[in-house]
Amino acid sequence: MKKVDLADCPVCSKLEIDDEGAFLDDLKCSIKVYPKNELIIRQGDLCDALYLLTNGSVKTEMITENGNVLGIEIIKAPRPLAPAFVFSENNRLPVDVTALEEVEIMKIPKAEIMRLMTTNPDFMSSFMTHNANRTQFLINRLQLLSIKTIKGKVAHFLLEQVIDSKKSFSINRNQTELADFFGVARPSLARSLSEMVGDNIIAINKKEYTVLNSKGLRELLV
Amino acid sequence: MKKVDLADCPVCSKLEIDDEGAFLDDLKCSIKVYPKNELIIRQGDLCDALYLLTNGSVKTEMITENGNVLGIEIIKAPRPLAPAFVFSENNRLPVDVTALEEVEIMKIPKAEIMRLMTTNPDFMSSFMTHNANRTQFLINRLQLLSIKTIKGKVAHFLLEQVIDSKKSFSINRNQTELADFFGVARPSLARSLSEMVGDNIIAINKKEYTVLNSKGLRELLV
DNA sequence: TTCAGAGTGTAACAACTGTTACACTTTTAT
DNA sequence: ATAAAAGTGTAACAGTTGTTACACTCTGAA
Repeated sequence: MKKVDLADCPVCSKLEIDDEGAFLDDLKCSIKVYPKNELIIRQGDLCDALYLLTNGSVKTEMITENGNVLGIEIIKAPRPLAPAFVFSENNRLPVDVTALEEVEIMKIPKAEIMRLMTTNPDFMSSFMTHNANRTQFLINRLQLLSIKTIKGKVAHFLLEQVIDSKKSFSINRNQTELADFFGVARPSLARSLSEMVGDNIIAINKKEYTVLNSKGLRELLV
Repeated sequence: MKKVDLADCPVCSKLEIDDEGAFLDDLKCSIKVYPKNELIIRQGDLCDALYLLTNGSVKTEMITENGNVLGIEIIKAPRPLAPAFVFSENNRLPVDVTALEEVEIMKIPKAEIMRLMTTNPDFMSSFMTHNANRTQFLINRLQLLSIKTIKGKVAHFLLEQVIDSKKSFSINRNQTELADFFGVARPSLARSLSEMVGDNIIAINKKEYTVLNSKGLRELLV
């Protein structure tokens, strides 16, 4: 497991940690390691601390009432997990968190977070910004789910990945996970994808996706 | 327009305002009144301040890329509007906000919010809690949208309204707005509703909904 | 009161998606 | 290297939803 620098963490970067060891001692936090595929957090668990993913990567997903799985996101260290819920009134986590590889998680008590927030305005500010970005992410997720056709969802998703006109990129989800992410059935997604390939709108090679006809893609949104 | 007490506001209640007039002067905020049906905030507008709904009620909705409307929520004063986005990196508001009646909105500059956050831990705490609750709301919205059948969505929604075994309640949305809320077409929703009424699972009288067979409702979730 | 507009019920049809099933390929673990 | 597991492509069919269209009811304003 490679060492991750806390300075890269969106909420911890402003902590100006001179001596990370001393800081961590001071913080009264605990660190725990989970093996690959372990269920780290269960939907409904109480959230009385901030979970900081310090090493590895995890996926979060919701189990809906009808038993279906809705993939939410894939998180890479260093980043906090569901930071907003430390402060919620019903502080139960709404998602399952599963280790995608061996991961290390730091648990910081709520009281410590409160202390950091009040004593360190920079920490507070970046914590707020991070939460705001998470909200934006959820809104975007909402928008994706509200698109009614599968091809529309795929188009929305792929167009989002096109950065600086780079038409090729790799998606770190297999087809089953992608179907969960879109909230659709796997064979239905496969059908839509293969039709889009047949229409020369996109090309797929394993997890490498290429946009061949972005005008055509955009038309699928309508 | 009836007077609303800021003490009822989820984020302002902890401000311990002795003299509201003096407090507001001090806060360097501005107040604006909008007539019924006015579009107060446009999707994509920059958000450089905290908008506080001090009187009246508004609805928020997203216009999706395919031109469809996705209803998000109905907000009654006093409550902040999209508080999270003041701190986001891309601080553009993702929703349209429309006045449902004559409303009064207080605009508090970001700098003032920062000042309140750092000087008033109680304010900060309730601000955080409120944001967390909003996140929970969005997650719930996500869950609703991920349900694949319309009857399932209706069941989820109605079962949520059953509080303390009260099987009757009124929904403050008409059928068109409800369809937008679920992200489905209006005639499709009407069909599903009328089938559920025909099966004696629910009864509808104008905006008054009654759950007749909650076991049957729950089965629609599966 | 009356009329215009908004909201609702419903139908027929097309389009899309889910389900189930199975063969095939790729990856992973031993 | 090999078997087991995971992932993918595809087909047929049923089921659900969207679209469009129109008649009807209700509401609020003049």
